[in-house]
Amino acid sequence: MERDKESKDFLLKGDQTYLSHISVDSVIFGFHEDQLKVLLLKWKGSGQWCLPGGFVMKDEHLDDSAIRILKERTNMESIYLKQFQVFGDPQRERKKNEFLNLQGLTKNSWIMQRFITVGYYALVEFSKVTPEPDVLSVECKWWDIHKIPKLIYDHNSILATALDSLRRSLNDYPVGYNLLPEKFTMPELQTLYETILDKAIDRRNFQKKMLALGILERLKERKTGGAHKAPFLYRFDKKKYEKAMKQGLKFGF
Amino acid sequence: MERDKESKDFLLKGDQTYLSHISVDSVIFGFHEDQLKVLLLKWKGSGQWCLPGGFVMKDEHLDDSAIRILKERTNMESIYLKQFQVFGDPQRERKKNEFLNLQGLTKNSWIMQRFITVGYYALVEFSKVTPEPDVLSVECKWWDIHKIPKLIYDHNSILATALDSLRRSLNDYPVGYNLLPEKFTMPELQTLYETILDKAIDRRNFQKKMLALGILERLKERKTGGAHKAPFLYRFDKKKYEKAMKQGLKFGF
DNA sequence: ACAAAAGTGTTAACCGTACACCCATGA
DNA sequence: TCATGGGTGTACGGTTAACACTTTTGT
Repeated sequence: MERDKESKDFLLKGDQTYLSHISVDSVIFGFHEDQLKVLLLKWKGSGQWCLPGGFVMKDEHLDDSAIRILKERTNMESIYLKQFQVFGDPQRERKKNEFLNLQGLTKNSWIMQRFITVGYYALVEFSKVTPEPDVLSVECKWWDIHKIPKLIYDHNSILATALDSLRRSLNDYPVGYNLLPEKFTMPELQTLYETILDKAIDRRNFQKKMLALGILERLKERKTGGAHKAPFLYRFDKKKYEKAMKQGLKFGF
Repeated sequence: MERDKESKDFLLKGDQTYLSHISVDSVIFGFHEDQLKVLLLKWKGSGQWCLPGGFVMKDEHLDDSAIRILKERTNMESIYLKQFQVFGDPQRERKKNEFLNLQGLTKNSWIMQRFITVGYYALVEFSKVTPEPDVLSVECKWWDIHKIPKLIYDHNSILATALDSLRRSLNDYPVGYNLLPEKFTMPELQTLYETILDKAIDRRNFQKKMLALGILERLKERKTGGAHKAPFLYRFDKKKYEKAMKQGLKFGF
């Protein structure tokens, strides 16, 4: 009940707190059991699934909105976040009335107006996240990238664009620091790349190129418990990794 | 006088036509006399220079706003346009009151509110453009990329980001179709690349690589009238060029 | 012992880069 | 005739891509 009041207040009076016409939607990527995952929310009324999103407070930096929204959903700080595109089709939310489906909302309500949404994607370490629904949703959980359901509005398209953008960025920037646990094996890192790029990579060439980037440190430990030969564990050299993020690099698979 | 009324109406009553809090700013690139140029506007009141920009009509696609704004400034259709970034710092227009400097504007006026701006860059054929000031400006003209004056707000930073974005895109996509006249010489095309990348390229290697892309057609004519050996004219094979734009390509200088 | 995964090095093809000479044109 | 810019090809070096065998481990 308390929560219901909260969500109603939000829908009716949000314009006191937030900028009108502007929203933020985030594609939150995680990596678990050799699969790329995306965090989705299940909406209260209609039971439809959507991307986690939110609005921009009147005096808040756009990037800070995305950070805040992410923190609310994942309980995580210092997440890798990237703004990748704005979606500005006036028809993008054309079934909003069906979707919101709440009493007390008039056509003039701020939330019924047209929204232009800024897309961000985030890379987070799966194991550290505790998915948390927001006031308007009943569930928040990870979905396999290959099994995404039909989402509201243009959210499927936003998700596809985010993935494409992430994929393209792999040629210029390393990935892994934010998606993998601190210690990981070379095959795990390779699977991450293969999953994002959706293509197979030669093991030996991958390792050679990855090590040549000079951002990895091989540990003395190996990962035991697997059914086969124990692979080495690696971790990123944070300083060198960040330098590579700033300068960019040539990867190219 | 008529024009003054028009601009005053615009500033006072724009919220009847446009979405609040959202603007579009465009970096319009042209190429002339071996120099990369940018189209800038001189503001009525303060005489400061700024990027051409505008607002999004209530039922207009964001991309269409950018197209409309561009057409109004350049009288050109079918311009190459690319959305490259959103600027969402709440402090980005902190000297707005000094800048607008118009009577009748209160703090609550729609235009005095905070704006998040979507950056687009455009590539246009210099010779086909007739620069046109808008209702709020007294002059519209090309500036050499190396001689840009101090612009209002964060417009210098937006311009730098646009150039950087264009530069990065050269590795993945061809450029030239929208910036050069229909027929052009290889040295002209090379100078365009050198100007954008701000570095020298070997003549022979440039030609080899460019021809290898398979998007150019060499004409039988040569460009005469120059003081030296007459260079061949080329034009883009539009179909192949567009295919390259869609698929992306590996250029890499 | 066998199946499955991990570690490792060599070779060939390709691409990028450096580089020099001849030709056409207007002054 | 000379200065300037344009047209063309080759040789070297580095990077990428293809590829096979040995080792480890749990079953």
